Amino acid sequence: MSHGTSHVYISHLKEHVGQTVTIKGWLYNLRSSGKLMFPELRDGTGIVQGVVSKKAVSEKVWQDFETLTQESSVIVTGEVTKHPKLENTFELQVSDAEVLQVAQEYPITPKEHGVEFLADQRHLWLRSKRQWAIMRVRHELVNAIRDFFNERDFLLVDSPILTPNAAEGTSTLFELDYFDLGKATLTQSGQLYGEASALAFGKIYVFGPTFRAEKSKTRRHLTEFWMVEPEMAYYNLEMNMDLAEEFIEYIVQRTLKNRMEELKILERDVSKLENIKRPFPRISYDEATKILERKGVAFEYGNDLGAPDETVISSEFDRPVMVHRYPKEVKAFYMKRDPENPAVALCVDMLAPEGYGEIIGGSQREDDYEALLTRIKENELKVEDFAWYLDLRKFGSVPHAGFGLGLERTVAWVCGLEHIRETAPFPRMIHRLTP
RNA sequence: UCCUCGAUAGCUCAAUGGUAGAGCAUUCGGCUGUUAACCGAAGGGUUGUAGGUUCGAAUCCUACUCGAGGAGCCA
Repeated sequence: MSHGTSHVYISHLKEHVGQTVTIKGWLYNLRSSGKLMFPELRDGTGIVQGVVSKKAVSEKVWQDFETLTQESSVIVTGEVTKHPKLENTFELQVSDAEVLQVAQEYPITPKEHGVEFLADQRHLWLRSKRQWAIMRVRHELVNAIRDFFNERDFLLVDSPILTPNAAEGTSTLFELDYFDLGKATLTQSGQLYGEASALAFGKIYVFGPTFRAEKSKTRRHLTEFWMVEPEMAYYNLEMNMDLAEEFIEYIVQRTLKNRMEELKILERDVSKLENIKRPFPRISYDEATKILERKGVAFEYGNDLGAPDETVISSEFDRPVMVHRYPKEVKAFYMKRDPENPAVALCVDMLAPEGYGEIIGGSQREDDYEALLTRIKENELKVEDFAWYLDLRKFGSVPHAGFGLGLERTVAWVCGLEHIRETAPFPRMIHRLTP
């Protein structure tokens, strides 16, 4: 190895033009042309094209590059130069190289692959440029989510992942044995704990993994996904919707500001994201059903909106649309009913544009002890399981509201992905537990 | 759980009843500015499994296995 050169990450190369630096990484691809070779090197922070000229390197270095296979690990030294043809692109004029390992035949070739094969190779697929871009957008969204709430005096509260076998009743949960206390389940939502925390700390957010054992096989579903769930004391439904739209505007605009390179790699039409500015349209369930009627969609009033219905409604708008006040029958027991129309719940779903479906579900919560008790009984839930939750309505009950945002659905929408499976580094789906 | 579709080389696909092919990957050769580089050559197959129809099946029929994405459920 050369001495006197410093290790630099590829993302910082442009600060070292004219200097000789060392890159520690892997061979992403190799093109050659007689006495010239063009190795593409990646180090996790980016990709740079190296230039190896036979007359500029030792015979050993030349032969090393001739035998390098895709994804071989290699430390390369050379001078950083501007690309002779491309603007704002830099190259490494290779002078020396140290091969750590010549990789075995790499299964992921530069050509197309099927989704099942790539899913099997997820541990290697993550090395590709496209996955690099997606994971960096995900990272930006996670940071934007935390910053949004932290800047607004919300307290992060981590809800338990192991929960008693009670919950909301409807969805199918993952169950496991919990010592001598019977069955436990993996959490499907931190909301109930979020409510307790909001009454303790004012404004809080829960941000962690959630689990659904539903046998869903669609491009919008994972069995394990991350959800952020803000919960605010002294908030009503309108304040909840105000916060939700400010939140979505913030995280989308910040991703546009910081991750343009990644969105470009993903060939995302960013003009669709630039539209994501307040105010978002707000329509009631009744108005939503009128849109369906006008569009000639067969729909029975009183039913929940199905995924195809949501797509029709969201395609009417160029930004997310908030649909509020659904019939109480299709919504959860803990949602407060509208005092002006007790047939509907004070709830809101936010539908992402471009057919990405529901990214937010939220509501104002039932804060009256008697009303909540009645609701629990009506839903044939065990009152003793909800004793602590009912306590919140006995000791200083206040109006409060919150919502949940699915991280992976949001990443899929912002990145413009066909399938949610690419948004998680190691996605869990009904037919996939490995790698 | 239901509906629809699919399974051929390591990978992506072609072959629609008559000798299983191509591109990528791999190996070898060529090329001094390449951009999923290109050009030439080689190796690589129990066509998901089991049975049936037929002179003859990757192809038609039946069952099974595995998978895909849509419904339901939801974020």
